[in-house]
Formats: sequence, C-alpha cells, structure tokens
Amino acid sequence: MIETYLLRGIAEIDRCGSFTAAAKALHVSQPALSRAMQKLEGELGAALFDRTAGRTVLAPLGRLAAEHARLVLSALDGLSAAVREADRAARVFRYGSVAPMPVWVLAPLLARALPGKTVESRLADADAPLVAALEEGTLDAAVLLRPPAGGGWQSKAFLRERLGVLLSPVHPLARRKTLRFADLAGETFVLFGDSGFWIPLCRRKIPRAEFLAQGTTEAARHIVANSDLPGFYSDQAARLGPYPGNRVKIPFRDPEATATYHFVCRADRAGTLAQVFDALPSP
Amino acid sequence: MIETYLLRGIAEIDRCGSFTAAAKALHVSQPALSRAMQKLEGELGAALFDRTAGRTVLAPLGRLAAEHARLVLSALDGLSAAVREADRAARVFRYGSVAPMPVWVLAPLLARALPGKTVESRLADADAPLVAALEEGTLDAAVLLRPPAGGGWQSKAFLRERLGVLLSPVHPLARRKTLRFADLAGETFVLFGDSGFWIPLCRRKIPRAEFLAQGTTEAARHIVANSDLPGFYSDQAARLGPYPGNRVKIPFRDPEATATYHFVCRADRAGTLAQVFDALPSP
DNA sequence: TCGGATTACGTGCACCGTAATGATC
DNA sequence: GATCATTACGGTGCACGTAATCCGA
Repeated sequence: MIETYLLRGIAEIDRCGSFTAAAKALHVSQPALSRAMQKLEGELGAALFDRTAGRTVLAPLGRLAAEHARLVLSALDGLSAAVREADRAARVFRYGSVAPMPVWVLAPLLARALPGKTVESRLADADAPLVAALEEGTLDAAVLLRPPAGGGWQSKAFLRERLGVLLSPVHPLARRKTLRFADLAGETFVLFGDSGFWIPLCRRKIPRAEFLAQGTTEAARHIVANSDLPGFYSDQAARLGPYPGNRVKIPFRDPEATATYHFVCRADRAGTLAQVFDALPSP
Repeated sequence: MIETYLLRGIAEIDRCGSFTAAAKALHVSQPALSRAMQKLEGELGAALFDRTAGRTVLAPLGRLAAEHARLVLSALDGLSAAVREADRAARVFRYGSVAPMPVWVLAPLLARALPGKTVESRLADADAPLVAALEEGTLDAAVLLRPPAGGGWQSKAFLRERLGVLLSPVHPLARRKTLRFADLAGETFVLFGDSGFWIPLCRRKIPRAEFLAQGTTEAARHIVANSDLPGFYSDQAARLGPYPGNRVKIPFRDPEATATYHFVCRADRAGTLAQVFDALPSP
C-alpha cells in the first residue's frame, strides 16, 4: 500500500535534490527516508532513482512519480481544507457590512434566527469588496448600500440611517436646522472608530476636510469633550448610548447623507437564511 | 498524518453504507475500521459521523470527506498507472501494422535500431484504429497504407507489396498472366492466418467469395496441398518460405492489389525514432 | 578522507484481531 | 434478543533511530 509518507518523501527529495536535505526537511533520519524510497520503488515495481553515481538522484521515472505525488498530496490538502471549511461554515455565520450601525441592529436578530451559530461580522468601506466576498463564498451575507447588479441575489432593505454633524454650540453654523457637506469645508473632524463607507463619503463630499481617526470610542469622546472639534452622529446611533452633551446635532440634507441598508445573500443560500429575512424589520 | 487506509475506510463506508459491510469489503475487522474512522476524525478535527442513532452513519461532513477521499485515491491510482506506463514505455516499443509482411521486414531492423527494447506488434485491418491508437499514445508507431491526414506526423514509405492468387493448375484461369479480383467471383479461398487489411479488401473486391480462415499456417498449407481451393500470395511473401508446389501464382492487376506501406509516428516522438527512420529501406 | 547513501540491529509505537461491552431497535 | 458500533486487551509488524558499512569524489 502506498502511504502518504512515501509520497511526502519523494516529493521532498525532488524539491531538495538529495536524500540528506529531504530527510532533514521531513524531520526523519536519512536511513528512514532511504528505506521509504526503496519501499516506494517496490510498491510501484519500478526504479525511481539513479544509483549508479555517488549521489543517488531521481531518475526520469522518479520525477514523474514526484510530480504525481504532489498532485495526490495537494488533493489530500484539499480534503483537509474542504472539511475544515465546511465544518466552520456549519458553526459560524459570517457577514460583512458597509457601516457599523447595521451590525448593532442585526446582532440580536441573527443570534435569535441562527441558534447555535457563532456570528462573525466585518466592516468594509464600499459595496464592491463585500460583493466579491459573497461571490467567492467567503461571506454568507452582507449589508450593502444597494443590491448587487445582475441575478442570483436575494436582498431586502431593512434600515435607513441619516448622517449629521456634532458642532460645538459656539460654532458659527451651530444654529442651522440642516447643513450640506460642503458647508463644513476645511474643518477637522473627530472620528469614532471605524465607520465603514461614511468615511470615504465624507472625504469625497467635504472639501479640504481633515479627519482624526481614534482607535477607541473612549479616546474620541475624550477629545470631543475637551475641544471644539466637530464630529459625526447618526439618527440611529442613539442605540449606542448618549452623545456628548456639549454638542448640537445638525443633520445633513444632502441625499447621500441618508443611507438605506440592504441585507444581501446569494440566491443559492437564501433557503438557509429564510428565517433571517423574515426577521428583518422594514426600514 | 492522514494515511491512505483512512481514506479507503471512509470511501468504502460511503459506498457500502455501514461499518460492518465496509470492514468486510476491506478485509479488516469492524473494530479496526471503527478506530480508523475515529483517528480520521481526530486528524481532521471534525465529526464525520452521526452517532446519535443506533446505526452510526456518515454525516454531511463525512460525505464531503468521502468524496474528497475518492479524489485522492484516484490521484494515487493515477500515480501508479502513470509510473507503470512510463516504465513499460521505456522498455518496450509497440507498433501496429495493417499487414503482416511489414512486421517481418521490420523485426530485425527494429531489434537493431532499438537495442535493449522489447518490440511488440499488433495487426489491424485498416489505418483508422492504428491512427487512433497513435493519437492516444497506445502505440509508438504504425505501418499504414497512407500517412494520416493533418499535421503532427512523421512518415516514410518503406515497402511495396503486390497481392496475387494461388490457383490449382487445373483451374480455368490458371493460364492467365494477370487477373482482376472480379475474375474470381464466387470462389472459396483458403486464408493463411491473419492478413490484416487484405482480408476486408478481398471481401469487398471479389463478389460472392467465401474465405476459410485457418488458425495456423500449417492448417492452411495442409488444405491447399490436399484440395484445389485457391489461396492468396504476395510478391514479398517469399521471405516466409516456399509456397505449395501444386499452385500457380498469378498477380492481380487491380491497383488496390499493390500496397505501399508507410512507417508512421507522431511528430513529437520522431526524435527518439530517428534511428529507425534512417534504417528503413526504400520501397 | 569526507559527504552521502545503504545495511544492520534493536526498540517502540500504532494498528490489528479477538473478546467483551454498550446502545438501539 | 438481534444487530451494529465501541471499548478493552494482548500481540505483532513495521517504520523508526543509532550505529556500522559502503562507495565515489
């Protein structure tokens, strides 16, 4: 019977060029590898090595065998990878979101709709990378700004969020009822952690703006509390706790400042996620 | 380390449907197989079997693993097959011929040009199957009536053979200098062993003819010697020994009765056969 | 003489089979 | 109780490592 250690042996000898080097790489003794290769030759009924010279070297037949051995071993790796991946997929639900707020909304909902599963989420700053991840199966679902183009998708809008700015009461614009992004040109903003697509959106819409990204929400709150620097808020963010008291909240009236979040999965996964779609609220 | 006996185990369990049946099929005890599958689960770090019911059965993950196991095992079979085939190809030279005479001509020539190789030949009754065998690599070379159409071939004409008929001196046509196939309509012929393409050719060209195929040349000679039945000969066949004395030899004048034999191999094999091509005579 | 492969030899692990136990119908 | 899988328990083969030998440069 050709066992895998024989294949690892010949593949490694082909890679390293000698028994000695291969034995070292495989963490076995040289004699063990030598015997293994003799056994492999016996199993195959053919000479794989050229032993005429001082340095025993792979014969053409041996190189052919090594090539096939690599194929077998990569198929074996494929088995391990496939099983581990399927096992993981059975235990955890992975989705991505273009913004943090939908994650807060979905967390309790998914925990109820997917009992026994671990939920993992990741943030992205645009739809495109999440769609790519859905296509290649890296993600089970995603929260996007708009459903992907083309067929093969299931999606449902479930949340709307409107961005606004936090201004110090002494700021010249603090009395306005609404603002446009462009009104805040040249300002420096404090950012509360990762905000997904909102950050590139603001960079694009607010000319000459600067952004102070803070690693923790605490750091951001501290800076806001001890300065006049503006920050961002959203109408949905009340769920996360109270905002600093020393700011006025003014919503943006640009259409881009209002996001509609869509929960999206591949159509071929819709069956197992039917419960999730049913549990989603309306925006 | 995932060894192949583990893969054979799960593949067989998937095929047979139970540990008991699979263990029987693999010629191992049931406990041995049970332990092997526990080890496989340990190696993969995942449960492959559903042990809740009385009959331990493959879980979905186990079926996935079994599927991949079959892939690995077939890759392993591919290794054995490839090595054995390459080993054989290095030792033996295989060619086919549409007629027996070229084989007699080539035998000593190939023995000289391919030292250390065993030469195997087989007969066919038309070009087509030999061309197919050349294409798929089952044959190293072939003797054909005409070079194959299309590119990718190396060929050289090296022998011409003309068929004739052996008639009893008392046959009405025995005085003719030449004959046409059609002149012998309705006759019954004795055949000397396998004659390749000549047999279907004669069936096609001689209306209502019957053929008595003999297993051995001896049997055919015996029938010829003790009857007036006609047979076939060729101008090249003198090499094989004398013909029966009680017959006259009359060549056919139909153009089909003269065959030109071409030695053919795939262009990508021409390099290793250069010696053979050089040694071939002119027709 | 030295680097590298093979042979010799004793050891230990891992897999095996038989037998007993457990679990489910 | 019957059937099938698992656990328990010795036994053994096989691959291992160390050490000795062989073989070309």
